[in-house]
Amino acid sequence: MAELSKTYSPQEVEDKIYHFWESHNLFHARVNPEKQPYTIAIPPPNITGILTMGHVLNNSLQDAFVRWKRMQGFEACWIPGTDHAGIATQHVVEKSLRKDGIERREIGREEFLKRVWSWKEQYGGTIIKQLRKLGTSCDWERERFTMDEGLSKAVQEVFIRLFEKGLVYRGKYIVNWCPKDHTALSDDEVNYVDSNGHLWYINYPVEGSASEFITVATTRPETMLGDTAIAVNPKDERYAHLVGKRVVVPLAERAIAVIADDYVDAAFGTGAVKVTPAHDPNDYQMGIRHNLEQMIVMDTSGKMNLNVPRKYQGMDRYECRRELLRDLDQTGLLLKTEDHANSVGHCYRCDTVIEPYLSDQWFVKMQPLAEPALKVVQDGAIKFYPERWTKVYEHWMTNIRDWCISRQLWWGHRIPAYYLPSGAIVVALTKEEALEKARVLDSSIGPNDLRQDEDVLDTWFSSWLWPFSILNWPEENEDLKYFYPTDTLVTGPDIIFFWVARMIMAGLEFRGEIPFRHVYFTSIIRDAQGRKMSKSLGNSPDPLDVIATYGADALRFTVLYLAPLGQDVMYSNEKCEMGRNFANKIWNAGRFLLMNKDSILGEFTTAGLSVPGASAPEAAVELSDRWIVSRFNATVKELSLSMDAFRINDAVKTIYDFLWHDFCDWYVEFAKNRIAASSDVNEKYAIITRALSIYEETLKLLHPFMPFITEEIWQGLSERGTDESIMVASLPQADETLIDTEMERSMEFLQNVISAVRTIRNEMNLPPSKSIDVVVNCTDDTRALVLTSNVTAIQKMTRAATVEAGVNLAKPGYSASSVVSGQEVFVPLKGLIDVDVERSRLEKEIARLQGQLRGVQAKLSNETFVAKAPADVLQKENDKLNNFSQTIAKLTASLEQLQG
RNA sequence: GGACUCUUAGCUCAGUUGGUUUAGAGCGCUACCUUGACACGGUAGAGGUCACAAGUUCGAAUCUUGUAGAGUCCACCA
Repeated sequence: MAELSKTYSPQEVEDKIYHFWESHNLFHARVNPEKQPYTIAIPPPNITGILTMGHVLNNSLQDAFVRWKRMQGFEACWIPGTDHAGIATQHVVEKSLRKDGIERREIGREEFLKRVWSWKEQYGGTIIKQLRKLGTSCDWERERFTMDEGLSKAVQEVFIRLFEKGLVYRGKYIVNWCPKDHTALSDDEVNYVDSNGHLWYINYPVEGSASEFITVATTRPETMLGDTAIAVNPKDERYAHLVGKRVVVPLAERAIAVIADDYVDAAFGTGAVKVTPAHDPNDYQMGIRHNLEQMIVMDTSGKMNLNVPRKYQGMDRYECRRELLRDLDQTGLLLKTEDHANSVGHCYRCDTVIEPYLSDQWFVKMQPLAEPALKVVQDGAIKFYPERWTKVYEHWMTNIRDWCISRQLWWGHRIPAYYLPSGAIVVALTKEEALEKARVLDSSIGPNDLRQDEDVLDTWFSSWLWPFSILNWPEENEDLKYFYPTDTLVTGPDIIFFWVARMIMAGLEFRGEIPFRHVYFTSIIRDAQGRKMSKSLGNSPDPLDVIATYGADALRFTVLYLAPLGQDVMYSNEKCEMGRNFANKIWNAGRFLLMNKDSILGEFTTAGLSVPGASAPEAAVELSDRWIVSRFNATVKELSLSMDAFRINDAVKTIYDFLWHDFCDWYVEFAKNRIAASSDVNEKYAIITRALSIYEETLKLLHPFMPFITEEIWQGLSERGTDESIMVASLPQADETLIDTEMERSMEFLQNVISAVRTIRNEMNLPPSKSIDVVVNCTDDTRALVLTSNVTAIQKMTRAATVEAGVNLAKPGYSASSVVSGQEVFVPLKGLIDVDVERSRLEKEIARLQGQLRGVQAKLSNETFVAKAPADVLQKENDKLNNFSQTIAKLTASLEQLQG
């Protein structure tokens, strides 16, 4: 049996334990017809990512779930992996190449991709290594990457299927364009930031008139060079006479039409809007309605192109804006400038202001996919925790827009679409296949006539397949059949649309089955000031530092304790002290029990006795024994209910309270005293064995939350086989027949008597060195028996010389007193008593009770309450009434005696 | 503009369907205690009219509405 060191050192233990688990292949799950599968998939972190507190929370939760289920006997499989993160990764690699003076475009696509892959091999996936530090029980053999061959195949397959179904199409649309990344972004990839901009009022001269103008207000004057109309509201009488006439775009000197459209709000600005179909989504729609020319005036870098007057060509959009405003001012056409607050879209990756831009992109038609995905959530086949997110989900799903899936990047899954010289498109897994398909359309096509689309797919286009692509879909296989669908998805609510919704759509569309049954939305981790953790604020602690300081168990436990379902968490490192202190407590309890066992075993040896076997006579089962068993089973029950309801903070709190307060504060203290008081080595052995077995079962309950320390101690509790591990031990089941609340109340009474005496000691300033006696006058024999059969415990815990309990005991003169459950507790003080202190103590207590009594009396004298309240509630109030008045009477008697 | 969340002890927060809650925990604070597991500890204690107002109810921290403050998401923004 291993001896536990004086203090617990997670640093020495955690790596060793993790290695033990990994080397014994305890994380690996196989198809096992005898067991129910329980599968979860990690939300794949970016390959460029490092571990953040958000990941810590997410993975602590997932690991708790998966370990819990594994110990319940499920074939638990947690599949890890990473996401190729198109833009983020391309950025990182471009940046590192730039340090060597290399530009992406100079080395070309193929070479660049080679560099990305080698970057990935060298630096990527740091986070996967870091997760091990946290203790995650992932099936590392199944680790996947969204650009793996298998996953890439799934992506192409899906693209082709959707294309053939008509759900993927190519179209010209206004997209969110990032001029820095040179790519389109989906609506979700744009962050709108409120900013203080300006509204510029510009006069457009009416063609052929020297004095007449239409004034428009704009926040982006540079786009006026691409104006192809001016729009007013059809009901707006101010402009009615101008509709159908033409005005001249200042500086560009082009004449454009004045049109009427309902979109225009007559009350905003001047009521007249410049229309730039190629650079604004609303204007684009108007352009379609009125058949306007779409005039692109910028290039993909946000620089003005050849469609603008020579002076502005090549200027950056903002430089052009400044120049243009100056020119307008000089010509007198800039009427005025107003401050104007508006929100401006920024690229979620590089924070550049996005530019609405007309271009050719690929889209997924979402509505047909959204309908069934909405239904499974509304029907409850997929449940959200907390439930309120279903509303958000429903809202998005019923207002869904088509998904722009093409990205003008190099790093990603290249779109498997090929263009014929005629402009026709074929879609195929390989170029050979594409060629075959193309030849059906035109037999003269040669390999060089086919041009593959240059774009890659949105990263989420691979992420949405994750729950089944990680199981090698589209290939039918045993793993897929057994492990799909997964059970619980743990993720942040910020990606409910990006990821959660789309996974549900994909699962139903391609697999005909939901991808998971439960979705647990984690809290957001904030700093002590309530700000989001972010790189730029530098307020995000490095979890590895925290682990080094406090230990992974402490971090996990703390984070789970702090994170109630659906509420944000204000985190600071000091909070981990709580988890660390708890780990220390667990450790020391184990150390104490093992030390006692050791010394008792020693006594057998000295006495020349043999250690009793399993069939040895048990020591007498006392109240505290039955109590701890009852409490243990109640704890198991409560814990299971909390776990099933995803109330992890409750689960963690339940076990914390049981282990620290019930087990350590009371049960171990009782056991300690019994062992000290006993002279029978067999009895001592039985007591310590019983305590150890409760302790061992409790460690199992705790293991999903604090895996390292529980394994380390568990290994030391008895001789274990080399393959044995607590992580595959079976979880204790609650035996409800052993939960006895009546008996627990007896124990509570005993505890309260002990506390009452301790209170008297403290308040009368009686140091432990001063000997006291305890007399308890009971109203019935049952109460008295509880005390008389635990005299030793009371003596030890209150440091009393004598303890007397019985019915109709005389009250000792000059004593401090207290009433516990109607029983009078006296501590005779013989000259030690400070009458004033005791008097004010009693007066205060009586006053408090009288307050309570008044409350109860008021209730009971309320006729409607008596008439309408249920019988049990009424009974309780009556009991309270009796309790309070009897206690008051007894305390008053004590008070009077003290004064008399 | 629409939706959602939060406001409980000095701080950070629990409190599941209204009545076994006389509103709890951790940290901090006060007093006592190094008693052979643990000072990362033990014992005892102080500290709250549950943001405010109205309502529903026999009964509200808990349900409804409103007000104030904090925050999140969606849509729009010429």
